[in-house]
Amino acid sequence: MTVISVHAPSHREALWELESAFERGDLITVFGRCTVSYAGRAASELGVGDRLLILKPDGAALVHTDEGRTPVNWQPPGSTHHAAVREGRLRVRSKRTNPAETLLVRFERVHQLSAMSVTGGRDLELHGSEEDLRTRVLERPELIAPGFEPVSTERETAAGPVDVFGVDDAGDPVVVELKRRRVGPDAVGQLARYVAAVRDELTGDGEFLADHEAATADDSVRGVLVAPSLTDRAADLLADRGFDHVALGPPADAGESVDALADDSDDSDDLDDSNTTAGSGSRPDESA
Amino acid sequence: MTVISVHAPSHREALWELESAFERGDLITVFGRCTVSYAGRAASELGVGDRLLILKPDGAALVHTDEGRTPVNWQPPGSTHHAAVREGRLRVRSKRTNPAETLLVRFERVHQLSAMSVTGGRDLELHGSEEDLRTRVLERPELIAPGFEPVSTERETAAGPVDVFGVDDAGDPVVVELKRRRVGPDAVGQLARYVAAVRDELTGDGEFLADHEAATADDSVRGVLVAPSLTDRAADLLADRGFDHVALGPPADAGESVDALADDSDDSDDLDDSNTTAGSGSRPDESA
DNA sequence: GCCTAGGTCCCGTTC
DNA sequence: GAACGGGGCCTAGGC
Repeated sequence: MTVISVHAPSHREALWELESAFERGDLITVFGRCTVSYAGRAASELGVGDRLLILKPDGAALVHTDEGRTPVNWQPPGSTHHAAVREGRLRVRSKRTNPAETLLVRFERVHQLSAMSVTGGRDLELHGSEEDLRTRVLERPELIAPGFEPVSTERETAAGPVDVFGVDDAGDPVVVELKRRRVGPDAVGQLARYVAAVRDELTGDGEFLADHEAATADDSVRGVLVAPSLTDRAADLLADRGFDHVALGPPADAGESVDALADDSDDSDDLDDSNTTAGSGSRPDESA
Repeated sequence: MTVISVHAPSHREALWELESAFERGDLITVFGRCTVSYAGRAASELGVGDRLLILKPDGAALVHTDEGRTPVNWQPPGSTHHAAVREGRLRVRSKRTNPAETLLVRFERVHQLSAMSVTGGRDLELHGSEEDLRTRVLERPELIAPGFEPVSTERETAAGPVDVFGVDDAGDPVVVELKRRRVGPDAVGQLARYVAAVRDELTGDGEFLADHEAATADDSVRGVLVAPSLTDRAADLLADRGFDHVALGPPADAGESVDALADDSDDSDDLDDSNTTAGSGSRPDESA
């Protein structure tokens, strides 16, 4: 692990440090007064101001202001970083192809530049995803409906893959769409597309089906939306389509609970602590 | 503009600098060896490794590894940052409510800590959005269909707002959905929801309609998807629903072109330049 | 490479 | 505050 940091370097110095850091495959941060131009899938211009530029060895580039989780400008991994001094400015350019996109940061002044060699795990262990919800449903299919039996996951249809496909106690096909969180109309539309596709399949253009199959397929394919909750409009649409809602989310016990992390009560032997409150105004420290 | 930077601070020093930086409303970067825990809408654990933590005065927190555009862990703006030393580690915690979420970063060692006061514009001028496409369509409605006349934008329906609503040369209602880029099945589903809602409206449960209106509404509401291109599956679905596709994207001339930024040919008077190529293998510098 | 859908999506706008 | 849809969405998984 190494960190190189230079304060208020000349453009010449900054360029040299950038070159070296590129060579080493370092994670780089550049803080300075700059303008930013982008052109590619869209195009943008950002006027002069202080920003933090992050350059990653995988080709990712991020331009951050003092606000927001999302960078004001960026380049995804796979881009190629390029630095030069021109017209009295330090230029950092990040380019990629497919789609052709260019990000250009022009520093009129660099306040600080750092380069760090990064090591260590990148594997995030995440709980509470849709996959966890699927596991839950497959382990306890009766949560969907009494007698429900899963047949396949990611079953392909003309409209896309169905999360869980199965049959109910009457032997009728069931299309299940899973959502880890509260859903809106789009999820109902997604389910409707899948159900329509399965109905089309079973009513079989040009394919042979026994009469009773063709006759019943139209109504007998059930649609079930599994989600913790629905918006009003989603519920209306769901009812219009004749689909069902099962109120269920990913298991909450998977992973550490929010309380365990949020608990301030055992901070008694802290050396010190401090806080800053975001947004408008401040509020007293809850842990006091 | 001020930058404070400390190299390999003790936890005590780091804590003091963090407190001061919180107070000043600085943009903060902490680079060090740490583990990260998150609990909230989901939950995650990240083992020990070197990462870059960014703390913004608006409450945003980002944990970045050396890979990816997306932070490995984060907290959106509106969170409250909190620092302490405990069990020989520097703890930075970022909490928010609604939803209740906590991010906890435990540093066993801080390699570098910086705090910067940020000033300057945050206004990004962006071209090539869906709004630009809408402007284009409204200025030249004949691009949708001969004789098409826009009536309203963001027209409310039971299924949500329609991008552009109008009538064609036959006086039939037209629902237009705009997409700035190539679209898949989801966009067709969205259009289908809107068209169905307008049809329901015009066939009017309980409302009076002249016979010919009610009789024709079912078929006469047209759906048009405006997008640069469609996937095959989206095209199939669109055809099934009897909707039309108009191949059109946002105006390309809005904003600087990618070529203007990407052009290396005028770098002849560079002081120097360098590049790093991402991903597997390297390729020769195109500007040579 | 394209396609498809998930995401701790984030984010602005409107109600 | 909730909801709804856009996004330069990004990212993973198939094919």
